[in-house]
Amino acid sequence: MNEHTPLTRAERQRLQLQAEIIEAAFLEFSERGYHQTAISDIAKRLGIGHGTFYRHFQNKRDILDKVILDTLYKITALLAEENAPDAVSTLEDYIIQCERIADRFQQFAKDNPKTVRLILLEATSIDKEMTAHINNLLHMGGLFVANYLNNGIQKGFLKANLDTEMTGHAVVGIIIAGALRFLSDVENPKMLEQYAYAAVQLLISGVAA
Amino acid sequence: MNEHTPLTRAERQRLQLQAEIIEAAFLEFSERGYHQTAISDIAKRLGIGHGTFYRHFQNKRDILDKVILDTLYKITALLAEENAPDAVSTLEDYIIQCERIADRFQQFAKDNPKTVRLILLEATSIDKEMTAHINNLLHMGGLFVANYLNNGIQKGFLKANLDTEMTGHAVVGIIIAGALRFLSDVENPKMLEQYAYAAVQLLISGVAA
Amino acid sequence: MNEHTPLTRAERQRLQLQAEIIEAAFLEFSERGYHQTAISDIAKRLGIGHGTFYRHFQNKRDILDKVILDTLYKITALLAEENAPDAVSTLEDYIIQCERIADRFQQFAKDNPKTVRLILLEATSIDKEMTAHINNLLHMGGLFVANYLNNGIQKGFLKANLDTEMTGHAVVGIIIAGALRFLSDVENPKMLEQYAYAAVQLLISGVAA
Amino acid sequence: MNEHTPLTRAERQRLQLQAEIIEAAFLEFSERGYHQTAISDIAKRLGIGHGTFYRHFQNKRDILDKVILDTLYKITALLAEENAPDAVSTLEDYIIQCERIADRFQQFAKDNPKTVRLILLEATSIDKEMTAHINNLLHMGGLFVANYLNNGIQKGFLKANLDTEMTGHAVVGIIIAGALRFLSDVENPKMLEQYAYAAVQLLISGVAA
DNA sequence: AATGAATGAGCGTTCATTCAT
DNA sequence: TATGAATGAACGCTCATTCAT
Repeated sequence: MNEHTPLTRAERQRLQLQAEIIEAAFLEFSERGYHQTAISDIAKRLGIGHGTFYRHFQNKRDILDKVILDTLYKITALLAEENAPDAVSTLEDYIIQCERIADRFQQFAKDNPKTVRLILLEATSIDKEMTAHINNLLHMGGLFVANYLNNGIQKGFLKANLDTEMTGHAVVGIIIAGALRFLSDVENPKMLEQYAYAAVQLLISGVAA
Repeated sequence: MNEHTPLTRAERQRLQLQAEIIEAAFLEFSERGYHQTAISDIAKRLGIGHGTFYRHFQNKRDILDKVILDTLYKITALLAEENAPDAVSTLEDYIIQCERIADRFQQFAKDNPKTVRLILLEATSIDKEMTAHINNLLHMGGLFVANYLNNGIQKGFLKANLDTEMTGHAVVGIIIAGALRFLSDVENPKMLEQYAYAAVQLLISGVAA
Repeated sequence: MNEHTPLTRAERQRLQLQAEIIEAAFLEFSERGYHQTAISDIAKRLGIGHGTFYRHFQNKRDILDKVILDTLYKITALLAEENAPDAVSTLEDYIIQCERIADRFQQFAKDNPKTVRLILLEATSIDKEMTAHINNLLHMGGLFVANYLNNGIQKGFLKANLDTEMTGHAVVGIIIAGALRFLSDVENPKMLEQYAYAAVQLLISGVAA
Repeated sequence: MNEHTPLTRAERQRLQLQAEIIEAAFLEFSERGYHQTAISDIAKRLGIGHGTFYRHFQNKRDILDKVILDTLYKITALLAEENAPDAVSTLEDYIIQCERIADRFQQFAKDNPKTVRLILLEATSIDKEMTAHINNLLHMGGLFVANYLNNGIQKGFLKANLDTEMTGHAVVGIIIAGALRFLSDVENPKMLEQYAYAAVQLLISGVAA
C-alpha cells in the first residue's frame, strides 16, 4: 500500500470512531476528571457499548495517553505557527512578537478551555509518569522561550546577562498563571486581555519606575 | 467551651490523634496521591485501626479538606511572617525585600517539597470544589503581591501605571513555575537559587536592554 | 444426498475448512486448555475471521464436542487396527499380543501427546456431559480389554475365575497411569518402555514370587 | 504467645469462617468446576458478602490452592494411617494388607466422592501449575507403593526382578481407574467391592492361568 | 459465504463506609 | 472509644456471540 492508496471505507470508519472516542474521553476527563470517569461514561457519551472501547484502546491508561498526545499536538501546532525566534531584530518588533504570541495564547485558551484544564489541572496527578510528561512539556516550554531570549541578546535588544533558561521558565510561569486565572473565571474574557498586557509589560521592563 | 476552659486530658488526646491522622494523611496523599491512597493506608501508617479514622473524620473527602486547610495555614503563616508591604520605601529596599521573600519561598520549598506537590499537582484535580480552593489560594497570592506593588507605586519607586492585580498574578505564576521546576528536580538545589535570582531580575527590570 | 452423489467443489471446500477448524481448535484446546482458549485464538491460528467460525459451528461448546469426537475416532481406529481378541490361543501368543498392543499405545502417545493430554486432563472438567463422554470412553476401553480376557479364559490360558470386566477396567487404569507418567515427562521416552514392560509383567503374572 | 495460649474469640471466628469458605469453595469447585464457579457463588452459598471473601483469601487462585491443600491433607492422612510397608513378611499378610488398603480407599471414595472428583477430574486442567501438583501427587503415590513392593522383594515374597517404581505407578493407575469407575456410578457401591477384589487378584498373581 | 466491528453479560477485584463487639 | 470484620457498589476488562456489510 503506497502513500496514495486511499483508505477503505472500513478503515475510515475505524479512524473516525477512534477519533470520536478520543474526543469523548477528552471531554469526560476534562469535565469530570480522569479518576472520576469510568470507561462506561465515555461509551455512554458516544452511545456505544463499552466493550467497543476495548476494540480501539488497550485500557483506560492507554486512552489517556492518546488524549494527552492529541492535546499536545494542538499546543505544539499553536507554537509552531509562530514565526521563528530570530525573526525579530529590534525591541519594538520583539514587543510586537510578544503581544502576538500572547494573543495567540489568549485565543487558544478561549477556544480550548477544557484542554487547558486537562493539561494544567487534571494531568498533573494521574500518576508519576503523566506528571513527568507534563513537567517535561513545561520544561520544553521554558527552553522554547529561552530561544527567543537568546536571539534578543544576540541582536542586542535584550539584557546581555540574562539567565535565559531560568527566565524562560519564569515566562512559562507567567503564562500558566494567566491560564489558571482564566480557568477560574471563564466568563470574563476582558480579564485575560488585561493580564496579557500586564504580563508583557512585566516581561519587557519589569516593575521598577 | 470558652477560651478559659482547659481541655481535659481526653480532649487533648483526641486533638492529638486528629493532628496525627492529618499528618499521616498529608504524607500519604502527597506521596501516593489522593486517589491512590486508601483510608487503610493512612491508618496503617499511624498504627491505628482504620475504623478509628471514621471517629474523627466524616469520610475520605473530609480529611482531604482538613489536610489542605492545614497546609494552607502553613503557607499563610509563611507569608504572614514577612514584614508588611509598606515597610520599604525605596527601590533598593524593595529589591532586598523581594530577595528575602524569594529566599523564604526557596527555603519553604526545600523544607516542604511534599506540601508543594500536594497543593500544586495533587489538589488541582480532586473535584471542582478543591480546585476552586486552590484557585482561590492563588488569587489571594496575587492580591497579596499586588499590595506590595501598590505600596511601591505609592512610594514612587515602581511604575505608576502598573496593573498591580494582574502583575501580582503574574508574579504568582513566576513563583509557581519555580516550584514546579524544583519538584521536577528536587536533588538540584542550585537550580532554585538561579531561578530565584533570574526571577527577581525579571520582576524588577524585565528583559529589555 | 446418497453415497453416489459427488460432492460439489464448494461442499468439499466447506468440509475441508471445517476439518481445519477442528484441527486448530484441537491444538489450541490441548495446548492452552479449553477455558483459556478464545474463539479468536482458533481463528487466528487458521488465519480466518473469527466470525467465520460461527458459520461452521454453533458455539464454543459445539466445537469441543467435534474435537473430542474427532479424537475419539483416532483412538478407536488405533484399537480397531489390532487383531481380534480371539486371534490368539496360547499364553505365549497372548503375551506377544499384549506387548504389541503396549507398543501401539506407546507409539500413539509419543505421536499424539496432545491428544492424550486433551482426553485425560482437559476434557474431564469441561462439564458433566463431557465428563460422561470420557467416562464412557474408559468404560468401553474396559469392556474392550475384557473381550481379550474372556477369549483367554475360553482358550484356557487365563484364570477361569477372572472378573473380566473389572480386570479390564484395571488394565485401562494401568494404561492411563502410563499415559500420565509420559505426559509429566515427555522428554523421556525410555521411561515409557520400562513402564510398558513392567505393566505387561504385572498383568500376566502379578507381583507375587 | 506460647503454644498454650488459647485463641481469642475473634481468632477462632476468623479461622472458623476461613474453614467455612474453604468448605464452600470445595463444594462449588467440585460440583460446578473451578472455571464455572464465581467468587460470588462461594459467597452466596455461605450467605456472606463477596467482598468478605477477599478479607480471607488473596484471590480465586489462592483459595483453589488452599482447597487442594486441604484435600491433599485428607488423602495423606488416609495413607499415613496405614501401617508401615515393612510391617508384613509373608505373601499372605501382604495380601491382607492390600485388601485392607483397598478397603480404605473404597471407604474414602464413598465418604468423599467430591474430593475424588475434584482431584482426579477438576484439578487436572486448571493451569499448568495445578496439573503439575496433581502429577506430583500421583508420582508420590507410585513411589509410595514402590516402598511396599521393595519390602516384599526384600522379604522374598515378591518377584525379585520387579521394576518396583514402574509397577508402583501401575498400581496407582489401577486405583485411579477404580475411582473413576466409582465416580461414574456412585449409586452402585457393590461395583467398587468387585473392582477392589479383582484389582488385588490382578496385582498378586496376574491373569495367566 | 466470509468478515470483523459491535455488543453486553459476567467476573475478579478494590475500597470507602458501617457497625457489632 | 477503638477496632477490624463485613459489606456491596463500582469499575476495569474479557470474550462468546450477533449481524451488517
